[in-house]
Amino acid sequence: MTVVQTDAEKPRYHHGDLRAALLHAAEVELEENGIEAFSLRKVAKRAGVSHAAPAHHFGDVSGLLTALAVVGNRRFIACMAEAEIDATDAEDRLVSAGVGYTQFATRHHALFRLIFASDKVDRSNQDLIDAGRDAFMHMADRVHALKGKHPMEDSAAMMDAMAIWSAAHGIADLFSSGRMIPVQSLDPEKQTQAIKSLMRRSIYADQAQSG
Amino acid sequence: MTVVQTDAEKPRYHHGDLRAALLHAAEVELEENGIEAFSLRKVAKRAGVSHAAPAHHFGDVSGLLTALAVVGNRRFIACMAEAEIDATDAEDRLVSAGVGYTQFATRHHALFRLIFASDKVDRSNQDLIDAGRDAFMHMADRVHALKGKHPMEDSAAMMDAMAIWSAAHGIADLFSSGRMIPVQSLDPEKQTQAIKSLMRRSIYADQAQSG
DNA sequence: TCGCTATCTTGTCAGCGTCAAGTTGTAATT
DNA sequence: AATTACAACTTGACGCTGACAAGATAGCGA
Repeated sequence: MTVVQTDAEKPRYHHGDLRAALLHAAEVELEENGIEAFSLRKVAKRAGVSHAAPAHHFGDVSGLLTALAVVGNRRFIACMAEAEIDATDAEDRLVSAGVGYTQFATRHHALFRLIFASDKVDRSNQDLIDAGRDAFMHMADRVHALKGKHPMEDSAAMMDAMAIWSAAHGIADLFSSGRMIPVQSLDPEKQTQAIKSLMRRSIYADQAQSG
Repeated sequence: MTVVQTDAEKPRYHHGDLRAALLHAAEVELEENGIEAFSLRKVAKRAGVSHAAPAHHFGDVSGLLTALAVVGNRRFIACMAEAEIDATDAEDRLVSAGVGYTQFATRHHALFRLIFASDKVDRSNQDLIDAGRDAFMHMADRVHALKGKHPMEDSAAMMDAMAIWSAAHGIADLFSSGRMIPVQSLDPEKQTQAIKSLMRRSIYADQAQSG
């Protein structure tokens, strides 16, 4: 007969699910301290294990951060999807994806930088490559729905996707690092409208272009 | 009567222009090792001084990197200006500025990340704020020349500037981190054409927009 | 010529990532 | 039920890091 007890009750030599606990602790540490003050030992301390425990599950700091970037990418996609739920048509869905892109960059800024601008993650990791492609595919599918052609099958649609992705990424990066002052000085409601307006430009830009 | 001798001939206790030498060494270190492997002690060793010498001129690592970000911003502006020299009209000048933006991000990737995505620089530093504004003003002036209204004096022109800046920044960031595969698989000549095409979209996007 | 002070060195500290070796728990085998 | 093998985790050590304190040096004004 076993006694019911939560995992956190008494520290055990074998944690049970240390890998997940370390990933969670790492994410909290990342959000609190930023990527450049990130430390394996602080993560271990937060998870209540010895300083060398993470090595067993992730090898080194790059392994942990790479794994975190993979789950971060999933959260990123979910953030775009959540922003789209009230969208009424294909255009609105793509515009809202850009808003979600920016929201993720702003609310999870360290994670955003980890995914897009950190040397500490292993870019050759297959899981990370797949996760990054999933994120791109999310936008590509929205472009497909709007333009009728899928970027992966039509080069013009791919250029559309590149333009829209670049715009969304630029907006997200500049906004989340506090550089888009003329927009960020507006009240929240108008900020979203401004971001949507910027996104719409990138979507229909091909119609205005001469060559 | 003083004897002519180069600075590098014999090591002296007082360097003469250690501040500049450290900045140069820091830039080389940054380009070689990336921002996250950057080390004050390696910079000092490269400049041929003791490990604590940089502290006197820059305080701490943040001080050195902030100063480096300031000179990097000047180089950034110069890179845009250089890309514009063959431009024939206002449109071409703005498009070429975007190309220069991307070239800087690609050729000086660590410096680009230092300027736009590093926690290690002091964002409240006035010199850095001024340098960042100079870089924005460079693009804003090009927008003024093309649209007839200056972003700082006209809110519609400011939205134009935001859209164009976001596009340029997004292109530069994605391209320089190797993420814009459909473009980067082209030969160099066509890469530039593709970037110009993406830039032109952002410039004339306002004409296509409904609301 | 004599200090004064900015400049640079040396020494030290705690924190860091990583490796090696030891300890503990678990599960499979007999 | 005892043994064995292995996975999970700890402990200790190493060199490297940024920062600080204290000492050495040199240029410069009085």
